[in-house]
Amino acid sequence: MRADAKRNLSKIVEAAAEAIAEHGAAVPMSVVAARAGVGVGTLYRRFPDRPALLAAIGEYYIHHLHDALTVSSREPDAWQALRWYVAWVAAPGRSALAGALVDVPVDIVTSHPEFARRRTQWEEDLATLVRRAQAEGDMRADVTVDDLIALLKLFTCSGAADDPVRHLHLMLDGLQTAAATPMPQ
Amino acid sequence: MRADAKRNLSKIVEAAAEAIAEHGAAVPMSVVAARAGVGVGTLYRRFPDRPALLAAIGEYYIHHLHDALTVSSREPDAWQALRWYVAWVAAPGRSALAGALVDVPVDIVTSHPEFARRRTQWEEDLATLVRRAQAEGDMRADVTVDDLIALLKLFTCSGAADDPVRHLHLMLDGLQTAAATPMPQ
DNA sequence: CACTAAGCGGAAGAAGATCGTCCAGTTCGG
DNA sequence: CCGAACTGGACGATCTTCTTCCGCTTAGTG
Repeated sequence: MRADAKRNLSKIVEAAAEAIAEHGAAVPMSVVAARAGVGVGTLYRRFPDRPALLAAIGEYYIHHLHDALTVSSREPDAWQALRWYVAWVAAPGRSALAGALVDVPVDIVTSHPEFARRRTQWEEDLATLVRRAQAEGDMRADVTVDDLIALLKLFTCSGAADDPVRHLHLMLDGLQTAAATPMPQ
Repeated sequence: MRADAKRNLSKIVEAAAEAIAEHGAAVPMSVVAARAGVGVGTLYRRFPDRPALLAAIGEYYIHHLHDALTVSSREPDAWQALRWYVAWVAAPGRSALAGALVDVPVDIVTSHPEFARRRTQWEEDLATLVRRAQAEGDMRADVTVDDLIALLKLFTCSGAADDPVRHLHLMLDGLQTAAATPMPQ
């Protein structure tokens, strides 16, 4: 592979992640190409179609998500760790990327076992952190890791909130032990 | 206006509200027509274009939103009233409609003063209810009506949550006085 | 009942967006 | 310096939705 081709490839991966984070997984290929500073032809030579691009970005960036979780899990206070991690994931410019990784189509997942393995590991580690926070008495016991992921996904739809960080923390407050209120009905 | 035409008009209004609630304000006109059981020609005869349809639905349905608020405001406990009302607004099949009403384009609003008046009144009444809940000590004082609306809007993006009612209540718990946690940084 | 005008449905063409291909021209690297 | 590798972006295909139009249907009147 020629040096310039290699350079363009990494520019494309970078740009695709940014573009997906900004516009969601359905971002036009031409936007990705423009952002990378290459023509669409170059983009299509590396990734024959959109699924191939999504799969590549997914494999590449699920690491980031998982690594950050591993780092924040070292914090002794599990609730603080969770709070920090959730804020990190839902930060502007990252939430849509994370959402896209969670929602990668099934056919792509099945054809990329390494991606599937990493993502499962990520979900399990997040569940472990949730259980720790609950065991330490800071997080209400009636909330599951699925609730957490569902609430996080709310923040991935663009244009929803002016101040996502503020609203994210308001939401997190609802998951604390002190906040527990019986569900009506 | 002929009797059958009148019948079709109300079927269209009904269907449009449902379709917008389900698919958002950008729902194809053909979907609205199909749902109403009429041809697209009939739809376009009543409403020359999409803005006309949105404006009509907006004028018609902002009443519902406001009336329900008026009713629930009679509840002596403001926090309970708010909780009830928010759950009502965000119920499946209604949240997207409410979101669409909040997000009606500016040009439509300016050309429909009656709609604008009603919507402003709705926002003011909601703010009053929030202030009451805060005065009664049930709702944290650092939350504004804009926060509430922003959080509600999160639920309007389709497919976000499997169990919106559950997640809505988790979120509401974060707005209680007991839940207040200092924002980081 | 018969007639007419209002109303109807949906085919069809316009408009816009994105996809994915292709090739003439450029650049790398031996 | 040469050829193979690579590039950009114009272009035709395809898909989606909008909107118009017109031949047929039907309500409602006399």
